[in-house]
Amino acid sequence: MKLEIKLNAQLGGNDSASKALADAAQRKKDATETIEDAWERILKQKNTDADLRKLREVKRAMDAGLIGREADKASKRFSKAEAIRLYSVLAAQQREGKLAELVANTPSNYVLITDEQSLRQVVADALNEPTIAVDTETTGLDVYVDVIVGVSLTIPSQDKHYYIPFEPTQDERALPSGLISELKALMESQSVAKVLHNALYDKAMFERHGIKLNNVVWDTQWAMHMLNENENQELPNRKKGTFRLKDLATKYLKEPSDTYDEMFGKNAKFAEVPLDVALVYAAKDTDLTWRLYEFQRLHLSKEPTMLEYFENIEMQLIDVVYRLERHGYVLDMDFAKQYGEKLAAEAKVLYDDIIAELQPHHEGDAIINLNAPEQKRLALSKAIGRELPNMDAKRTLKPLRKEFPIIDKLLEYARITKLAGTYIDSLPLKQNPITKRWHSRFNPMGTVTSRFSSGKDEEKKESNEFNVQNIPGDARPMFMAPKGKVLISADFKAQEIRGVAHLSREPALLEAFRLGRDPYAMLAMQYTGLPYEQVNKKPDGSDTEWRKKMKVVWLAWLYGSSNKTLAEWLGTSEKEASTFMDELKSSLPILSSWLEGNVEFAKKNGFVWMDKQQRKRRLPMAKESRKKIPWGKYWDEAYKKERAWNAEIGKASRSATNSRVQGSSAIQTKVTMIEATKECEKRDGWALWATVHDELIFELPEDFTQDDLKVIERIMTQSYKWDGIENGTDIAIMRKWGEEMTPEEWFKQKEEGTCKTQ
DNA sequence: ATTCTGAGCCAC
DNA sequence: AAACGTGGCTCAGAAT
Repeated sequence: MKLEIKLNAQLGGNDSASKALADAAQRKKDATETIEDAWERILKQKNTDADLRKLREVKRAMDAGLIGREADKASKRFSKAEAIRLYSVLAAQQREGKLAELVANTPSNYVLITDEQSLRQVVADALNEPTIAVDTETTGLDVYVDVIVGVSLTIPSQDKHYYIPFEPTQDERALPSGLISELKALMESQSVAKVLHNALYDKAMFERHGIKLNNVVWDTQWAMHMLNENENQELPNRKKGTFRLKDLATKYLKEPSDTYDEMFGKNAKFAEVPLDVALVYAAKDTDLTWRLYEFQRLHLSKEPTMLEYFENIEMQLIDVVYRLERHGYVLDMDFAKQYGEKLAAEAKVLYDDIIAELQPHHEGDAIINLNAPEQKRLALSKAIGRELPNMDAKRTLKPLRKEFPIIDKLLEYARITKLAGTYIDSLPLKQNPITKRWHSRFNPMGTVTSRFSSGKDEEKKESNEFNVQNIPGDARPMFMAPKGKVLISADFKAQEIRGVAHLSREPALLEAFRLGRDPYAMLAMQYTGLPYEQVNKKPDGSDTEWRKKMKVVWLAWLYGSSNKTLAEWLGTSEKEASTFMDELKSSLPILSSWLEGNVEFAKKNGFVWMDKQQRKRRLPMAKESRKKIPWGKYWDEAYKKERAWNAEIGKASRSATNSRVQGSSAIQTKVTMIEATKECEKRDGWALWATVHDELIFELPEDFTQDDLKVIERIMTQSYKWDGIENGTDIAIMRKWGEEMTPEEWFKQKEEGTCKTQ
């Protein structure tokens, strides 16, 4: 009796007993389930597309006998998890198979150099070449920390491609790292020209070993930007690619080539790659670089103005940018600490106030997250009793900040936390341990218009590089001149408007600059017929209504804004804005027809020219025609693609003028930077410190003279001239970035300081 | 756990 | 019919 109860309890009553029996039956069935059954079951499950692809590939490999089940799982039921795990095994197997195949098919002109004598012979041969291709393999991507583990050389006249492994390559055949100096004469030679893919990186790497990389005449990555700046851009009528060598070779040389990650997996160390594999990979690098060079030169030669610009301007920037990045920055850590603490205290007060007010309106028990726009929008809408469409600071919140103190607090909180979080607190953490400075990246090919971009290299995941070009005014004083130095900023006075005067030949603008008058006032004078003095800035420096208006319209023209936007800017009705624009156009017929001509040209040709046809901005969407969307269906989900397509056409048309102006200005800045670097090289303690589009910042010894400022003025105004228009520059002296002093103030203060000490 | 995307905001 | 050009960084939320 007792026993019976116990048994019953174990089985859990009648229901449980039958369930247990069913489970046992299932287990038996699972054990006898064939692999075919298992596949059918797994493939029938809910799978993502990616998983399905993997599963099918594993099944195919299994059916073909290329892969078996996991050894310890053979007695268990075949699961989806096991299948997915087998996919990784399969991928690794395939990768190895591919590598083995590559090694087996190593071209006979790929040569591994593992002895000193052969190295000397290769260098001697290379020294007799007019042009060679060069590449480095390294321990990692940090140009201040990592080292070279191998160098590839292509000697075109021999059609030979060498790979020279150095220590710390994990192979006893690798040459001692000291022998890398055998390459010095070749790399520094001014008679042997070099072709590389992303030369800036290799140049910095060679410098780690005390070798200068001179006479780089062609960078295949940069040249690709000249040939198609849209290569990595998302466009509805183009396939998005990359500027990686292997991708370009696959696409343009029709030479299928795996990228580093594809071949070795992510985070693989090249120093550990077996030398037979390293040879096929690395020698192929310069082989492809050379072939891509020949391909690119052929195509760029069809536009001689672009070819000349590329070789004479863009290629010179390798040296300019190398120095700029290497020079780096010194940060005022005390300032950062104090300012950071001040901001944190201010943020705390605001945070407490905001939470007190918004938390009662927040759904759920958790504290509202002030970084989450949707959470904020819901609570704030309730708090102010008004449904907000979004949290757009400019459009939605700013107009309400006077009416609702809570909105004012939210905006101020956002400003402070952004300033602290992105700049004041985080930049101090990015000091380079080797150089003790902060280093940025300046990329002359970072934008489609030829402007510099600045920030982190997308290939470098772990990097302390940061964007120098968007540091807010409040954070700039954190950057200081090194001891004994000052920063001198020089901007191009009205760079873009001078560019427009040059490109459009608008008489009112040309006249303005010829007479040294204010361009906006001249445009206003032309339009209103009022005397110059009445539409120019007032003697006290304040702006007149007309001049203010002209500045706004000017930007609207440049950015291709709509009448609706212009109306918002001017604070008038759309109709008034449209009338104003029409009248303005008829009072400035030359400028107007230039603006229209830019769009027409883009629509006809699919691109626009920058100054002197030195670069193109390709706008392929400008040539397309709009997709028709039936009446009333505009916001229909079914017409999303058509909407996006049409939006791109609009963007392309608006870019026509903007690209020409922005791009031409960028060319002026680049040419001036080259000149600036040359002048800095001639003088002790001079360096180019930064560029921010229409501005160069120099670093000079603090005992600089008036004559030194004349040199800077000359660099800025004489390096690149617009036709018939003088350049202008404003020069300011700074101990800390943003804290400007006029040259007069500086020298006056210096004089007083000298008097005091006497 | 990592990667991608969009919103928002900094600069010119 | 839409309606502001060129970038990069951070965060949230979603996808993988």
